[in-house]
Amino acid sequence: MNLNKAKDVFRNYIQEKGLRNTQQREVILDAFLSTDKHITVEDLFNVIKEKNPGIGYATVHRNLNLLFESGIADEIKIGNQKTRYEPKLGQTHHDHLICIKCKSFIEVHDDKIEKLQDKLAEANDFIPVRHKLEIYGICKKCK
Amino acid sequence: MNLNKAKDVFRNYIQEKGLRNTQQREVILDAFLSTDKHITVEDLFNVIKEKNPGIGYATVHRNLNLLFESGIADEIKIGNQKTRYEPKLGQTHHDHLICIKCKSFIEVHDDKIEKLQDKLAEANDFIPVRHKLEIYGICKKCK
DNA sequence: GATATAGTTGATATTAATTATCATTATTGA
DNA sequence: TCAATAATGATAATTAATATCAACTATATC
Repeated sequence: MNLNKAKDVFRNYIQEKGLRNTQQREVILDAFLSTDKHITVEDLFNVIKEKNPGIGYATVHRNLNLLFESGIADEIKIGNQKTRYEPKLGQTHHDHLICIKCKSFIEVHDDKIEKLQDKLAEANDFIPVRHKLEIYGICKKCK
Repeated sequence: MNLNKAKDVFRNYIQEKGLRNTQQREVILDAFLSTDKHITVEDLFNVIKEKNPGIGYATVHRNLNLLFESGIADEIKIGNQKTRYEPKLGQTHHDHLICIKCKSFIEVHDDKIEKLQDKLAEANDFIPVRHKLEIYGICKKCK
């Protein structure tokens, strides 16, 4: 999914749910899609605030939820850390290896695992929509 | 791991860390190991309170963390729900299929996935300790 | 057994992220 | 244009988890 595709997906989602396309929503959409990875509500709010001081924290928060619901954002919750969001653009889905010592995390992906997950869900009469795989352990640096 | 083994593991953990074996700790250990699955701090506190009204919420909370750290409890965090704990007794590790409609979840297990996860970690110079796999979707009943 | 050390407890306060509230404003469709 | 209603923004409320701290207690040492 590229940038414009992502915008379309979001706008369609808004329309289909009978919601409205506001200026704030567009600003937040743009800002979010051009951020670096793993941004928190607070991070995004601070970025937006510079050029759009009128937009409130609650609005950013609400719209990040919408971005997630629409499917163009991934939500990353690790432990008790604050929720992070990440645009789903070109890259494939990925999981995380999380270091229990330094709290850093790296992204990984394994097609075989993904396929087995789908099989596992099917075997239980379950329609998989999304998933979260976190492997906790000790990273290279902390060994 | 059976019940007595679990107790040993916990007591050893306590000792090795230079912690102390208190009456409250024993009560909480017993109560936890005899509960049903997926109990919250509040649940366990309420159970304990009946026979041991002197034990405080904070103590139950702290000790559930210890039970988790010692390895005899699994910690289950789903979305924004409160953390649940589960004794790791006879049963093998398992993951969860979580219904996004009715919020129920079922336990599943797949050895192949587990092994691939270990491989994936190794390939990244990462020592896996534990992991969490949650597959979100729609369950049988909610289809 | 007495004593010192330091971990534990229990009641409560604090923290911090998320969500709710609500008056005001803005968008959409008719 | 106008009515209906969603959205916003400031702030309050919620809530789980954690921190605080005086009193207590387990443990090791003498």
